[in-house]
Amino acid sequence: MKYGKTTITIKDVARAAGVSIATVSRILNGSAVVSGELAARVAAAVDELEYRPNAVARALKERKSRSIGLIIPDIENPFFPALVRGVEDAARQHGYAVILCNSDGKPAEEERYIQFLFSKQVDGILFIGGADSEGNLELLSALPTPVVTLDRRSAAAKLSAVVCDNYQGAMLAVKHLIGLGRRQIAFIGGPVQSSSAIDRRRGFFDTHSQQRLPVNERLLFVGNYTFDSGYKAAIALIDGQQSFDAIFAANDMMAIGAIEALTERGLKIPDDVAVVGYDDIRMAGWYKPALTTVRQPVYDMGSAAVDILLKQITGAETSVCEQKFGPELIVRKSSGAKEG
Amino acid sequence: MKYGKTTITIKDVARAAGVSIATVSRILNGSAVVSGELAARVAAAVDELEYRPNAVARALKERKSRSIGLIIPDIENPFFPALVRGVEDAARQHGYAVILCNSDGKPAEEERYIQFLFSKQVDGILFIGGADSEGNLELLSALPTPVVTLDRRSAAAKLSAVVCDNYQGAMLAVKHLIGLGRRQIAFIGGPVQSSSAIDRRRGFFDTHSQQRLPVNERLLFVGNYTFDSGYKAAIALIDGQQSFDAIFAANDMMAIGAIEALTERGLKIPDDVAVVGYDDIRMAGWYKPALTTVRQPVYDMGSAAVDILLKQITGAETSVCEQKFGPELIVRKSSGAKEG
DNA sequence: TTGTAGGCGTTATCAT
DNA sequence: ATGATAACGCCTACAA
Repeated sequence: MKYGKTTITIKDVARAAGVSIATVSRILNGSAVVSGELAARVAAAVDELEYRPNAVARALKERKSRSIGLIIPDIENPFFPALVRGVEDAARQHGYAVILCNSDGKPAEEERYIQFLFSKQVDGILFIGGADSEGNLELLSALPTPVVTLDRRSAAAKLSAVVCDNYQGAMLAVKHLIGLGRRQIAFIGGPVQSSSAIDRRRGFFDTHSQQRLPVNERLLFVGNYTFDSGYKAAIALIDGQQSFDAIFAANDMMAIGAIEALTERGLKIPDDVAVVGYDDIRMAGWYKPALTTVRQPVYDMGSAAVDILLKQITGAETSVCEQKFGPELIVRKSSGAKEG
Repeated sequence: MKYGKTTITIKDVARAAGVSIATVSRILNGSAVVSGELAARVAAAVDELEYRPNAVARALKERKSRSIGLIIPDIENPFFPALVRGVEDAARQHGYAVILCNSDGKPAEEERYIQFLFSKQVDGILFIGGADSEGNLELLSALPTPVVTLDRRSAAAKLSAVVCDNYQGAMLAVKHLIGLGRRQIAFIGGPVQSSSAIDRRRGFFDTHSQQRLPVNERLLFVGNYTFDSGYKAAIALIDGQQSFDAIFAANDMMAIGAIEALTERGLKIPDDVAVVGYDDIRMAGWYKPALTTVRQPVYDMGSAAVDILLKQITGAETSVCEQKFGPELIVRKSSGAKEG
């Protein structure tokens, strides 16, 4: 039992070292020059007593808590773990704690968490909203606390954002399919309000028009980024009696759901239907058939968001900025390319 | 811009309502009876000013921060997201924030985080160590802060723990394979120091002896719960020239790694080799072949750990307790059972 | 170079 | 029932 049950404070250290608390504080923080002898005595006392500064008291005094809030829809969604890890690693490097919040993308939960974090005096908030969190983005931008939005950008609110170019990513995917000779490409999109879903949908359309190819409206579906919604969309697609030779799904989970449905109905992937997903979640490479998909540098996006947030916290950067990462097409079996 | 840039405190509310700060505090916390009229005036002021109590100041005064620390090896390991979600949901229900820490299972990182959290004045710590974190378990038990260990229990330190019966789970898996007629079962275990790995290994051996079946030492491998280590173990297994007709891997990632290796070498799963994993991570059901595995109620374990921790924090429970959950065999294709 | 003292925003103990 | 006021542990002018 090395740690005693009673809290030991800076005052105890001061007494043990025979100096004032100011001196202890100065030594601990290197905030002023002190004599070597006192420094040594204090160091000894700190060691002896195993003193650890009370971060809460310091936070109250300094008016900064050295912690940030991270609001995401759901850590169980395979898209998020890598992002969270990127955030956590970057935050730790700067001595910040990260408070994790799962909102399930529900606006009401998001708001609860925003208020909660604000009350907790976090120095900044990293926010990934659900499909319709526009209201909360406005709430956030009204907060005195710095905020960085991740993956989804806001329509109205002027908040800093880190995104990956969803428009480009979708074009990569669709061009790939067209290059493989596919002409009847179905699209399973994300929630219509979500900015990432909108951009990917635009990419899908624009690629078609650039290549002077028509889009068959009957081949368009809306999902919510879950396995189930992909599965159901594929069933509807098959039952729709339209002919199709490819699917571009706006994320990997829906792509996998779709493939499951297709396979159950006896269709061969990629021979009958080529499939491309989005995100390159870890499972994509192990799935059979391995999934062709668009990779987002999720880990890097997380750590970049922290970097921006910290700059805003320290005041090094005050203007709102948007950092855009580039997507990358990962070709695997499910699209039937030779390289796969 | 609803929130002003200047912090508004209880003092502002008191002034606006024309009462003392003590009265405001009492009303906000319901800690004493106050006249209805004053209560109304205060409520109006709170509303008007959009006052939110400063949790840091409160934490300093109360000596409890209403936050807990969660140390895990790596959120990117698919075993953890569900557990983290269980923790977070339970914590939120009680108004606690959870600070997430990824240690990569490295003792040095774990210790850094323990000190960090202690300094942050967390009210409790949830700890999942890596392979050899026995030293940190002792450090934790010396802390004045309540601690609950998850998934791995400590050899020496007397810490509360939430576990799933790994011994039983392994027996379930091995019995299943034996019941399917397999007699030459290879075992890919986890790190030898880890308590969960030890228990699963014991289960493997004891099932064999109960069934009066010999264990071929040449069929035993040690991994570290990663895809790669499973892959390599399978390669070694094949190259070892021993005949074998089944593999029990101590987690799903290694099972999947092993199947990849086996398949590359032209072996058919489950016909040539039946494979059973452990954990039932989400991917297990979607993997081809779908993985037979032992499920742990990970989400429930996370929330149970929080419940115990909070009881220790509030003092409702002071003795160390161990809660053990039951594992469940999930039969799918990879073991070749009829039900699959 | 070192020490004294005030205040960060709360809660809670006193009086009143 | 309500109001002053003293902590909580720390940092930092301001003095010495």
